[in-house]
Amino acid sequence: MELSSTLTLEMLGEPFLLEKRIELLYAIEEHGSISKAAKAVPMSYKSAWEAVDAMNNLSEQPIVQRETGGKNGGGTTITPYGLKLLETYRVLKEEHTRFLERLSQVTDIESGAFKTIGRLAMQISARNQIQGKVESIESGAVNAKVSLKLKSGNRLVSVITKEAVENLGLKEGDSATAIFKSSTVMLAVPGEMQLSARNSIRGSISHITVGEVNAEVVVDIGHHDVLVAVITADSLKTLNLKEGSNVTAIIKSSDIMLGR
Amino acid sequence: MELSSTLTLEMLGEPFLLEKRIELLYAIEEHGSISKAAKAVPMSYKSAWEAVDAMNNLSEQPIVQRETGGKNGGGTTITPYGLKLLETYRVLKEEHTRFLERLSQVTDIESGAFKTIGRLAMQISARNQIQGKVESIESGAVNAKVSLKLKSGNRLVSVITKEAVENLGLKEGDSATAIFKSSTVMLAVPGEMQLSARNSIRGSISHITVGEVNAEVVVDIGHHDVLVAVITADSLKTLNLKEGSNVTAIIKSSDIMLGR
DNA sequence: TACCGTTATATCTTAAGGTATATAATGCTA
DNA sequence: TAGCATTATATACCTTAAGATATAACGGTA
Repeated sequence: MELSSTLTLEMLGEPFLLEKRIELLYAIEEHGSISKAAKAVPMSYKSAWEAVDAMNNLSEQPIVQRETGGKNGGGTTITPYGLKLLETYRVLKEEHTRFLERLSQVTDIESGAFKTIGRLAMQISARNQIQGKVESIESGAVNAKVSLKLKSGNRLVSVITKEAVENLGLKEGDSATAIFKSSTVMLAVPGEMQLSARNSIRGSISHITVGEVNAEVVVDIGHHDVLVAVITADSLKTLNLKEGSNVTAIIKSSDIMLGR
Repeated sequence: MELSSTLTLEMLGEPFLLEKRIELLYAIEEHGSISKAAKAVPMSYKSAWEAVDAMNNLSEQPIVQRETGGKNGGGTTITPYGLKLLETYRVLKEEHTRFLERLSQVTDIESGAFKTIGRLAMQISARNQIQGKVESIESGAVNAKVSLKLKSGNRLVSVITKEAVENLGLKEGDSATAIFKSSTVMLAVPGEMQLSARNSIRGSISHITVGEVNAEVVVDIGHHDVLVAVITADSLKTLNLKEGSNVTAIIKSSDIMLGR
């Protein structure tokens, strides 16, 4: 038994962007004409034309621009607004697909019971959510040490219970997300003493927001990976941190949760 | 612009359980006959019958039992297996609906950009995920103190950054989930000294799993809410904890993340 | 055996969608 | 400027699938 689902954007209760229409729009973008696009999808010219017409009528701004006659007899192009909508749909669809995959993995479809605790669709308050690939898993008696390789090349080691690893079904090579609160990130300037904490990642400060007591420091660790640390305003002074400074971010491995 | 989506279970590539059919099945359960159910939904008798037939043919075990002729002219009842499937669908549907709500909340539909960091569909390694209602939010300069009232009546206070509160769009009265690692839960026996930690919840131990170094203790705090703590096997002995013992679970408010 | 309420099946109706083809628009070319 | 080429636009007709309605089959009851 398998799960399947469609995703459609509605406008005033009318279906507006659905799977088939998206396909059509992409084909129009590629071929520059409704008739060619209809052939490519494939669908009848009539339905293609009606779909395009319906979309243009429902939308505030036109999605496609149609020209009849002219150089090559005319043609149809997608407006920038239309392209933006396509991108929106793509993003939503991707997230939706991910959700369905996860949902069917997590559900025992015969009984309807969730194999996992907790909800699936959740936003989490933690500012630091960094994706990586599972490099190794060392299982102890109760805990497991999971090493995550980030796309920036850095490694993050997380210690979670063995049971959690099983619950998530984590294997080497899987992609997973390291999750930790910004208040668990400590900052040090290079050249200081060694710490017992396993995770120390070098980067440069890209932004600092100073409050009365605490300061929020954004550390760029390369390849668009970013860490956020909240430290006391005092420490900020003591360490003499400024935007552009090189720092080492330190996170205790037991402070890192994993998600997938 | 609105998001909408259907959820259908497929069997061998064929649509098997879809929205309409689920409705029909519930109506059959209520009325005990296909014809009455068809009227109630409403749909034509033919499509109702065909739907039932298709489902029975696709399924390994029959979903409905049909009797023609007899006492009241016959009738149709749903088998226990069918009822289980209905329950499965209900659970999946609920999760799916939640996801869509969250997705449309979180997406700026004009630009397709996510207003939030991180994925939406994620399982998290943390064993402790407890739902509650936001009772109060006290915003400081950088951090915010969010008080969550659990259905067991207990309160959990979480300290997260003000920005995270805004990101989640948390307001008083919202339901939210407290998330924390089992290793951040400390246990104490009643009558000990006061601690600075804001969160202390009384409960009784419902299960203990002892490892070589660590032990996992499951604490029932009432109303089906459960906490999991991982403590050292030594502490277990020192505190003389057994199944059934009354304990106080202590969690630092800064160790609690929030999700919604 | 006549009757009843139901499942099961057959026949008819309707609406949606597809195919095909005609028409309109426009720049290009001779 | 008169076709010409090419595409959008519109319409007529056909096909098919879904839906509605009518009818048969069934098995118990009175």
